[in-house]
Amino acid sequence: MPDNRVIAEVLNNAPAIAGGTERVDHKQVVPGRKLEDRDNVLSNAARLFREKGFDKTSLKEIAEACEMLPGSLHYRYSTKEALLVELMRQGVGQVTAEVETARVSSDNPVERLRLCIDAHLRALLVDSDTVYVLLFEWRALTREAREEIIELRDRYESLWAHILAEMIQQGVIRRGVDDRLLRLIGLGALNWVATWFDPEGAYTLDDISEFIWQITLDGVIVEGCAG
Amino acid sequence: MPDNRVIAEVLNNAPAIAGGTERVDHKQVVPGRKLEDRDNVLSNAARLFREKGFDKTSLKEIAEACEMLPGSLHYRYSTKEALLVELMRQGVGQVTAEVETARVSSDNPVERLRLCIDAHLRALLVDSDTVYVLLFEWRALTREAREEIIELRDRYESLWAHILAEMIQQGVIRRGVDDRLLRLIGLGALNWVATWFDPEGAYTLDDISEFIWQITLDGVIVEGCAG
DNA sequence: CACTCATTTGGTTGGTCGACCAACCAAATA
DNA sequence: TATTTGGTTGGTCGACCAACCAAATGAGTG
Repeated sequence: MPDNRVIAEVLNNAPAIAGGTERVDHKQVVPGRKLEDRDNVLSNAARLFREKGFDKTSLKEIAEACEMLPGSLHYRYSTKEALLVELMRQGVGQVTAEVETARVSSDNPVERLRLCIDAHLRALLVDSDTVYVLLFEWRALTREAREEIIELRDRYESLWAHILAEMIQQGVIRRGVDDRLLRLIGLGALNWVATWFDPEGAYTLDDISEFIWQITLDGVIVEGCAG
Repeated sequence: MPDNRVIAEVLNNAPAIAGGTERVDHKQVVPGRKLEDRDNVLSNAARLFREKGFDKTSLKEIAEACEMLPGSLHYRYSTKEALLVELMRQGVGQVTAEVETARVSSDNPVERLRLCIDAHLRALLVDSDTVYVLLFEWRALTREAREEIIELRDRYESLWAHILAEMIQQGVIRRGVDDRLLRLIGLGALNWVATWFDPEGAYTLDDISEFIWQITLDGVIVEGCAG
């Protein structure tokens, strides 16, 4: 993340604030800071939306967090919803990128599934707040915007559908397992983790990932105990 | 179904007077009709909260749905939040009652787990909208009210902790399975179903219940394929 | 019939928020 | 030096809503 900021800085030819040759202090220094701010606005908004919810977060608060005035925010995102939509686009992009990367990083179908589960969890729990907002604030969208985001989400889920279909074809998934239900239930189990996960808590991301993987392999009931 | 409602009512009885100026307790004055009206307000509110979200639903709309004026609503629930809290109390009561009933209806620990999974799903998917609102609108609560609801939710989850602990003790759950993680992940998988379930859709409640049960028994990966 | 108290009515009030804009400015460009 | 571009400022405006209340209603009781 800090790397990105440096890159953005370079791309903008932004003058480094070093040395004493520049006029010191006071706000409106660093004028050409486009890209950095764009990221900054979205991540600040994501954090606030996650903490307080979309409706309970005012544009004024977001602007304050970004150290700008409400009017400046309006210049960039004409409506509050446009800001949310952009946020969600970024969220889908992030999780898609993580899982896609995981998918192509192994030839073994079983290993691949494990990596993808891990990737989804990572995007959801450590990457940022955008994926969380994507999952839990879709109701704030109007019908139109919602359809766009659902389209993007469906594209992401079709990535999973692909992964699972391949495993079924190769016979590594138990016969008779409905792939669509598996996708829905599986992603559900993963997504819900975001509601209780605590980075400082008793379970690390790897603990959770490993636990889910054990269930995927063997379930939880001792053989021969089935009623 | 009506039986469960009575049980829920009983379970909720304890903290009813906590508010002091609380007007929700109408004693036995005209017992039949008052309760009916009260349910009516809560179920209408639950439906609207589920459809549009808490923040986007105005008291005027709720009043209209109940065929009364906003002032009348205010007489019953002094604040919008008080209405939501009452709703959530009822939601916890419902799901607790369903699962408790399922728990005591079988002696076989494995069969019992299956019944409880089914009960949780039923409360979540068919009983009403209150459980859905309970799960997805807790952020609308202020700190104080949230703590009360979390306390109730914890009591419900301890019911599950009991069920699972017993199974572990009896050795029907695979050794080494962390019971707390199992509860969190398991309930998560169940809860998320509420986000996509469609009563008119391809999968019935029984389909879903059965599917989850199969995974619980055996996982999804064919034996010997583990990477 | 009169009394009373729970409940409803219909409307006000104070406050917040999203959207919008005209003036402004600093750097880039020509 | 003159003009354009990209972005900020600070404030206004209309809409809406939760909370509140004084007066009216009406059902049960003595």
